[in-house]
Amino acid sequence: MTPGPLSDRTRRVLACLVKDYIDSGEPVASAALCRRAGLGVSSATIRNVLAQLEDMGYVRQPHTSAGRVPTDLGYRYYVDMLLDTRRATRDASSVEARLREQAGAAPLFDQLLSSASHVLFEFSHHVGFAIAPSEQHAIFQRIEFVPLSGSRVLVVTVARGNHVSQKVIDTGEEIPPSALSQAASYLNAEFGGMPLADVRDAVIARLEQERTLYDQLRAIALTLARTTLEGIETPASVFIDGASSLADTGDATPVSLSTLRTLLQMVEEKQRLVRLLDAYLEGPGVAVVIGAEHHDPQLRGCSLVVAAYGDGARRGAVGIIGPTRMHYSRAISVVDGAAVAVARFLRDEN
Amino acid sequence: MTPGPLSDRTRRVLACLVKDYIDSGEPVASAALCRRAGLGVSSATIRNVLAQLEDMGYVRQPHTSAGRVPTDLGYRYYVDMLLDTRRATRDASSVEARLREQAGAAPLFDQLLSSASHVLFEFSHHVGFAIAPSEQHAIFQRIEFVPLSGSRVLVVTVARGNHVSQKVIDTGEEIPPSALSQAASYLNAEFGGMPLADVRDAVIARLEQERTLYDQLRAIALTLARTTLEGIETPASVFIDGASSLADTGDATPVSLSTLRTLLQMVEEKQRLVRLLDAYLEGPGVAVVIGAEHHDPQLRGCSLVVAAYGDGARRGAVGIIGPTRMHYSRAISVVDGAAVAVARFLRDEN
DNA sequence: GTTAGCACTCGTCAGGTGAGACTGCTAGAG
DNA sequence: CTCTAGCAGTCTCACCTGACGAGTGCTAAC
Repeated sequence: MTPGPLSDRTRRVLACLVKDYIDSGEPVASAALCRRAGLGVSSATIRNVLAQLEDMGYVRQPHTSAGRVPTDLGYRYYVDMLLDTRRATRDASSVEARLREQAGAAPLFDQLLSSASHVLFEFSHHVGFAIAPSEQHAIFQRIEFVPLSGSRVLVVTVARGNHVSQKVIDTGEEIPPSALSQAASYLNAEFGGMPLADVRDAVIARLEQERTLYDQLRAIALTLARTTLEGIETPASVFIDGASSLADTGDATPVSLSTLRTLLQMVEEKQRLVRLLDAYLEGPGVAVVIGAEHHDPQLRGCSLVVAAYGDGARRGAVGIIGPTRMHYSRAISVVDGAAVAVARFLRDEN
Repeated sequence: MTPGPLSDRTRRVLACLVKDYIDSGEPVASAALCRRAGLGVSSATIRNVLAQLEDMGYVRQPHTSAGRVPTDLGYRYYVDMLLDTRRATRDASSVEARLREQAGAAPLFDQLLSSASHVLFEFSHHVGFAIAPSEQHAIFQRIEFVPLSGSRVLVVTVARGNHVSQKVIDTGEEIPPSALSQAASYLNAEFGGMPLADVRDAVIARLEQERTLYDQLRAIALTLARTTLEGIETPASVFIDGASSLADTGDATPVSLSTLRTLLQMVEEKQRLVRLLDAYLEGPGVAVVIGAEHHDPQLRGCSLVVAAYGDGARRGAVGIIGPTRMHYSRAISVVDGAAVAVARFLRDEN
């Protein structure tokens, strides 16, 4: 019951048990630990230690005469230990190399994130994802209007870091191409270099200020810009790869069918993932959410390893989702590596 | 053994059996058919009929003292029957209404297809998909160049039917924005209204013809156009929705885990789906591929209902994928409805 | 505090049994 | 010649059983 500090031996037994279980997927017996753990004590002593650990809630027995299996709390202890030791030894290099290879020399930001999710999947064999920062704080570089049929216009916005986004708006009346391109030039000259949210506010302010706009061109440009920037808070694009790993039939079903369903739904309705992460992403570095620690009861039974990249208001996230029984050590270093690589890319591009 | 024409009674028994099995998912007994089929004969007679049907390969018994289950051949017979009767009674209206509601009044082509896959999923509760026609035959309407950082340029191409596609190219040297927009104007004026493949050929021809281009602007424009149109054969965008339905735990596992994996992989590596369909899509109307009729052995155990839309060279497809035990009648009318709706949209937009 | 040894518990597996579900067959009726 | 009633046969499923083995908890001795 007492969650007090564990003795060194107890810690080592727990760590070894978790590691063994992650590798084998089968309850770990005291005899096996005795052999593997390398501290010179007999299985009987280990059994006493295990009984303690069970009292404290770190391990449990599937049934009376089975070995021990880590609980979520046990995983948590193990992971915290890892996070402490790992902090120094980042081996991001191979992840970063693969990411550069995958994404090409100078990709669009979306391509980079898509590649990141793919690389995370490749390295971890679990579902990998990458989430873009909210567009609000992106630095406006350029806008372009492409006329479509009727009164519709395709708006292409480019922000720093090759962050391209597009949107279709309906202008109500047909605007000649020449007017569109002049409007674009005006906006590019006027607002280039500002954060998108500020551009939006500035546009609205000007429209308010000068009720009657004598300059027809400026009126068109500002109105177009306002419509374009209206929905700027909402999206945050999400990239996911490796959903097929959920059906991996390695040994037994790694996650329950209902959990699988929830995850697949998340793959489709990507914004759910964003909402999920908002709750967990605070500090820097890698965060791990294990099994029952999830708020959503459907997600107990799977773990989330996630790291934020970028700074201040312009933060995104990369990570992986897999069964609670995953190779945390590898997962953590891979996710960490990916976050560092994406952050570096952002810095270099600016 | 003889696949000869079935007697009216035999047909009705088979149809009733398939329908019952699709509804219940359990082997159908002679007594149940006797009750449901409504032809005034006893279960013993039904049993004789069933023995015949089994000889001919339309049904089988999971084990000696179980009811009958349709084979793929049985489903095939049932579906062919449906296709015959259904041809007249298209009730596309509700599908089309939902599609218009979902996609909005005048969507981009991609949005339309994305909505179509979603609506197919909604109506059938199976995986819905929509595939765009190859870009080659799209009618070129407009091109626009947006400068990115360094020597990279974002190219936005608009084809008829609000078919927008984009691509990043590296020009090697930085080109000033004004030159880019002039190049775009030149290309728009010169090639508007031609099929993209023809535009590509024309561009290449001109570059060949006039080795030394005195007009700097034309040189830039043509070179940009060539690079842009290089990879025009490859893509064919694919939209898929409802993968989570694969994990539906309605009754037992509807598809095997390995089939599920194959399908999930197909969801990720979408081009596989395109290759799959190329083999089946020939005539007009709805095509159904059932279980073992698939070439890919991994896909036995699931069925594909698909219909082409559009005409001639400019054909795409919509459809659904689900377990062999699916509501074919509904599936067929829904897929048919979606194909008709998408085709109508294409026609209206042109 | 540690260890050896032993009794005990519990899940798993193979084998066996009874009930229930349907069929195939056969003999007889229409 | 077609249909039907009835019955024996066969198979699955659920349940129980006992032997086995894995692994523990406990205790007494070091």
